[in-house]
Amino acid sequence: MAKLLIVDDEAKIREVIREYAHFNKYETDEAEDGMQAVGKCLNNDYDLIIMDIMMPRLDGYSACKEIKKEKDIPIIMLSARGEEYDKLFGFELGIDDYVVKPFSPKELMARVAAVLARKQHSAEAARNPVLASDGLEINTDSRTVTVDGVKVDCTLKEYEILAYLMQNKNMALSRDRMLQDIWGYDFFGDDRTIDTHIKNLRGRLGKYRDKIVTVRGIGYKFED
Amino acid sequence: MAKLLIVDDEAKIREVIREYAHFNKYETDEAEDGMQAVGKCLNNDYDLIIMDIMMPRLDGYSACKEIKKEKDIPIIMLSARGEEYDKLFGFELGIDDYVVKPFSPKELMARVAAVLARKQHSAEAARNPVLASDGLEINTDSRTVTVDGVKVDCTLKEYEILAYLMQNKNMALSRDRMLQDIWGYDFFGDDRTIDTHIKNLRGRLGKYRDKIVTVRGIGYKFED
DNA sequence: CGAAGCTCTCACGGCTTCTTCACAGATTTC
DNA sequence: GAAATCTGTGAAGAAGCCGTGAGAGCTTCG
Repeated sequence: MAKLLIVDDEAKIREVIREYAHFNKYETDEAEDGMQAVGKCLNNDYDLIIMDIMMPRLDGYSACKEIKKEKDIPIIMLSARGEEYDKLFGFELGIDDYVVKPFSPKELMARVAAVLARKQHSAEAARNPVLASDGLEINTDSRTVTVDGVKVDCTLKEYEILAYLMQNKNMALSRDRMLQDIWGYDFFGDDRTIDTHIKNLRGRLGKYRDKIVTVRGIGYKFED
Repeated sequence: MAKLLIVDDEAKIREVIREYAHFNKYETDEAEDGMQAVGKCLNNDYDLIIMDIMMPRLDGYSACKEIKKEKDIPIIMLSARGEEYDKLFGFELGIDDYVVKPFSPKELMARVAAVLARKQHSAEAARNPVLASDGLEINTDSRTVTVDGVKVDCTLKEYEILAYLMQNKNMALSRDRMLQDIWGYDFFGDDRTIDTHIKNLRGRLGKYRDKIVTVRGIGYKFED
């Protein structure tokens, strides 16, 4: 199972996260500040880092920068309320997600799981960037769709939906799950939006339009 | 073996439950009120919680809400007779079962076993998505039914019923229970509706139609 | 600044599915 | 063997679901 590095100067917070992490079957290691964290990262292989921003010696941002120089490890940042304005800056540094303190450990664990899943997914995609079914093909590197060799223009959402369906081919996927996984946990819109995108997407797939099958009462599925 | 948390303000009741739990080879821990229960849950990993509703400091419902925020642990509620009207509210909170006081410890233990089994069941289903019996097969990922290799179209309810019966094969399942588990706690319809669905379902199963056996006076059963 | 493109929402209409009901046949009970 | 209870079945209305087109709010681009 995955191994996490927990970085925070407050022992109490590390303890809470550690407990939850163990409950979710993750291994853990800990560091008290950015400096220690960088050191530990150089000498160990972690799958994910949970790190506070405000810390003595070396703050979370700087530590993140140092670590990313050497290794590509996903990082989830903990920030006190009010530090949110730094969000954009943080994402430029390659931070994968943010959790604002005081946080719910359960939510944090959900984010951890999501980031790890995303990472594993992209690792697989990097190995083989093309997904195909008959003459329908997508390339996750160039984010392009081709139908019988002919390139088809899709919008971002259409591409994301098609990629998601093909990555989970032959699985009935509920609208809720699709919203969660494609739009993100913080989207609170109408799930019928998906239907509209599906309609447009089908329109672009020509003779393969029926590969996207409606699963009545549930959602959709890509049939190989 | 599984570990239970017993929450009740009366020491006598905790004692009775504890004894029966130990007899059934469960580990136990105890709390006297909701507040304590929440605290203990945060610091320990329990497999199931048995909790009274009426308690000083923090009542069972509120405690349940707090706990479910952080961890997904099955909860069985103990309620005094007359508190039953709260059932709906309780199921919304994610309560897995109810036992009315004064209860039979033996029945309580049966419920505990059932809830734990159900939980394990869903964990297993995630691992192996196909259920089969001779040439009749369902795939819970793609939500498809095949008869001797030929795909058969089912409606949502037909599929749900078949999946439910096959997941509980060789068990006589009452109509009430089926309504509870398939339709949900908030369905207040006629249980003969099931009969109609069973009829339609049998029509689709061809030579395997008799695998769904009528249990007169009770309901139905899937015979392997 | 206007045009074009994208995303999301909404509501209509057609179609499928669900539910109810009544009756006939089967089974059990007395 | 008659009465009571239960299930199978077909029909029909009610309810629900999805495809679709239109359009509003935004952003991007020229």
